[in-house]
Amino acid sequence: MAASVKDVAAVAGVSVGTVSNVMNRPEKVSLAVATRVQAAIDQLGFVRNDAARQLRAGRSSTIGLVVLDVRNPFFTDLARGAEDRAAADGFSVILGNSDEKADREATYLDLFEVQRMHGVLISPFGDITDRLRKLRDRGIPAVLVDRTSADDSFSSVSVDDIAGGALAVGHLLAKGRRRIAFIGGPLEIKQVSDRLTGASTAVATVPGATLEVILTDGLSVIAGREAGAELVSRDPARRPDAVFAANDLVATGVLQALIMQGADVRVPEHIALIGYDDIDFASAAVVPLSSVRQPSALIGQTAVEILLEEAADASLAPRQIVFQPELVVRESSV
Amino acid sequence: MAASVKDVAAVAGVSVGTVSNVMNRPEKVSLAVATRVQAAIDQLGFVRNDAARQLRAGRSSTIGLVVLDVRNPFFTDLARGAEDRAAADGFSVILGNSDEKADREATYLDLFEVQRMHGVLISPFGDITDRLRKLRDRGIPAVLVDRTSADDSFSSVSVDDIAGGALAVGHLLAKGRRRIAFIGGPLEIKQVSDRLTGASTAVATVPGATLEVILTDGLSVIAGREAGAELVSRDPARRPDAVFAANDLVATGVLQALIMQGADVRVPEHIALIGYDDIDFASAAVVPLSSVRQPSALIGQTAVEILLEEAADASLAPRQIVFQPELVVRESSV
DNA sequence: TAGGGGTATTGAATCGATTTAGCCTTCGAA
DNA sequence: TTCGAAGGCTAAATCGATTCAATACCCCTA
Repeated sequence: MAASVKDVAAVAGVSVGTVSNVMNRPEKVSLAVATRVQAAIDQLGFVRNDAARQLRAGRSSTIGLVVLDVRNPFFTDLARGAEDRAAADGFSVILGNSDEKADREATYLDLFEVQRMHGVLISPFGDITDRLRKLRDRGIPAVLVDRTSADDSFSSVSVDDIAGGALAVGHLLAKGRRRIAFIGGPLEIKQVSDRLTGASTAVATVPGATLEVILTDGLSVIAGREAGAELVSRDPARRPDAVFAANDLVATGVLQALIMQGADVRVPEHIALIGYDDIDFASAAVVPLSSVRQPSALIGQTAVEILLEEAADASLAPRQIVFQPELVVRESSV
Repeated sequence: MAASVKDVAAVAGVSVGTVSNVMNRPEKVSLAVATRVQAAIDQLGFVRNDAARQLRAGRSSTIGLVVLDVRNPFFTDLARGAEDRAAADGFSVILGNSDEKADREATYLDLFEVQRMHGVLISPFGDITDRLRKLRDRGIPAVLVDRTSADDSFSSVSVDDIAGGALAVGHLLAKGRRRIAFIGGPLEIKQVSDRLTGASTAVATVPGATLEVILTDGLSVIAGREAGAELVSRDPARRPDAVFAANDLVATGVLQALIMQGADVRVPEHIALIGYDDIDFASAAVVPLSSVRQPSALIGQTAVEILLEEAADASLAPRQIVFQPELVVRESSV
């Protein structure tokens, strides 16, 4: 049905090898022949069959990316960075959403294995180094994103959440705040505990500054609103003068509670507020929300770069890249 | 490097054809041989090379899905529905995000074409029926999702936005509201104009009910807040008693403006509010937001079903499936 | 004019799984 | 005992692009 190189070769009056050369090594072909072949390609509407190409090449020119949550702008920006970097070298990226489910993650890795992907980028859920090792044995390298490898056996590109926590709280302290509250949880999430660790170290550098930890059982708007409502219900003297929320969803909930009709708390006058992740909603909140932004696209680009190098030379030693987050100051903490 | 059927056959002491039969038509193989082959597969860690399989089969067993915005829960839910339905028949779905950009959309379609996808699901940006026709000529069927085909030359699965608008406003009217305001825009977006059309027809059925149209230049929180602020600034007698926002982002903005500190408007007592799409934030708003939900997963499932049928029989006539949206009543419109 | 050094092109082998035609056994029926 | 059928398996062809050794051709020089 569809035209193949053989058909193109017949129409152009050349051999199939030449058709292939026109497409892949044009410098080896005379101009006259190249134009003749190109004309045949256009005339027949020839489109390469990637399965055949891949079979011969031994592996795909596609990179698989598995993220924990496609709805999260952090990951979509990361994906965009990865796609752009990959496209520059003629590679495609296909996106899988594990949705923090082990079986979905496994399904994607299986798919990537039968497809003989050029490599895999993954923000892992749970411990999958054994699985990734199997992939690597088959010649498919893997790079972790947004998380470091437990034993450094794989390259990773992540962000320093401890520094991010310190950055956020350092900013609040610099604005003169002294009674800081950290709202978030559970601490089993490494990102959360790292951010708290950073917050603690920042507070420790300023004499007289205190850090109150208000744990939530998740990182949702509702959880934030409950914590915020508790603050509102307190004697004003016992309220913190600044809140560092573990992410922007929690911060949004806190903000809702603080400025709801009837609450006599003003942001940032009475309580300064800063979140984490810089999601779209952060700037669209009633009081635009300060936040900590991660260089998502850069993470994706860098991860692809490392992946391509490892795909080209399997003997390279794993590298751990850690980027620094960036402070985004808006009205909520001025 | 990696084991192939040939290696498996050698270890099991059978021919390659038998190995293939064990995997694909186990009923044609004796139990003794099947177990021996399976043992060899396990021992060698054999994993099928999909490129070879695909080359032979003539097409992939993967379905491509291109959506306008992966961050939008509507599309991720749709994707989930599509994946589940496809998996039931042994197909995989790979997800592309066009982000409402024609070049990204085209890139994905090119990729799907060289990969000889089994079929394509797409929420199109702009008019791409010619491009899809080319794909179909190559044996790759396409089904439109969330949008109907201009000339009915392709199957489509969508939601009745006119009915959705009527549903939302009908609900407000049933609650006794009479001065309805529609907030949203631009009307060039078909979904927006359809929802407005539905709203108008609903209002027309109730004597004395009026519909005020407040156009915005986009469907963002900010746009909603500006429109909401304008309502707050009005003489209370001139305010509507209910607002139908074109989507939940706009509704969220309106809500922010109405209940901000200092505003003397209560929701839903003074102004009832309903949005559209039922995004996560809708239920997490300060006042949980009523909304109109689309059967996203069902759309994805149905689209895959139609696609598989068309892939099996290219002569099938295109079908247009239209689902009805569903009302989700929360506090904002009680 | 023969030989040498390029360059352009060809044609066959190759990748790995599937499929089909056909071979060999076995078993039941005539 | 023989024939036929059915079941179980093998061997070879096939899909389409790439690659590489071999060939053809051209131009220049000795």
